Amino acid sequence: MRITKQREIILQILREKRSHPTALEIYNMAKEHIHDISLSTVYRTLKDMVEKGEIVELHMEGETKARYDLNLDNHAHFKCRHCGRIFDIEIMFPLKLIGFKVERTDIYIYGICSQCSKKEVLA
Amino acid sequence: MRITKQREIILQILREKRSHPTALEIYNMAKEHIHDISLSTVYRTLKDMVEKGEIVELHMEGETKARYDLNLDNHAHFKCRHCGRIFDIEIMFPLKLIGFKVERTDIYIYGICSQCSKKEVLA
DNA sequence: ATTTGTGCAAATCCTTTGCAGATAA
DNA sequence: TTATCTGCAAAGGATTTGCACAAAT
Repeated sequence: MRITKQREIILQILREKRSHPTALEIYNMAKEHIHDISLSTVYRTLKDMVEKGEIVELHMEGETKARYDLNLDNHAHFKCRHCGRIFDIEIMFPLKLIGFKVERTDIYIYGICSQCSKKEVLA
Repeated sequence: MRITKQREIILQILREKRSHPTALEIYNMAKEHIHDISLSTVYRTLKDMVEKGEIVELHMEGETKARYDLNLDNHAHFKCRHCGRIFDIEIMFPLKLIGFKVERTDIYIYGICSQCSKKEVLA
């Protein structure tokens, strides 16, 4: 895989932004650095990275667009029903399934984040 | 929500088939009972059910189509990299996140199932 | 009678692909 | 050089929507 300015920017965005951006969001951020970058390049690069295991593709409940995450540790994603933000949560739990070979674990948690919990608005 | 034969069949399929079918698979099974059922009705009904919390929508790694699951207990889904089957796994773990209100937890586990593990073919 | 659901076809949204030119090794 | 990468436009696949008719309450 060759090092191009497109790939460097995409990787840099994923490193700096820990907000689990979508391909379109990455594309818009990348455009500020490379004005003629194309959405297909972003999609192609992200797909390559996923196949190489460098990043992980996430699908949150009720969202059609995939999100991308550089953090390869097994960790959980918490999505707040109120503000929509997605948090990385450190949950390490030893997972043993008899006879099963576990290669990766994705945990999705949905609810209300601590900040939104403080607003009495919510049921 | 009115009780129609279309909705009854879709619910029955989800109850009987515990294979986490896609909308298209549900449509094909439903066609055997209602010959002129449409794919849009299947999609519409599934969407309604998800919104009402009656079923859960799953997105497995590398798959574009959504899958649907009637089991509303918090449980995990194990997908075998070799045979592609998706197993329900009973994992109950007490999840406490300080300040966060947890409403639902989805756990996705990827690897090799016990049956496929027995074949020495696999690395 | 009235409201809600359905099938059909078309539209939409997200993602992938073919290709000819550009770029990294 | 030459194999790989890119942008563009077009294609593809999954899901949604508008509408007129059908069915449930």
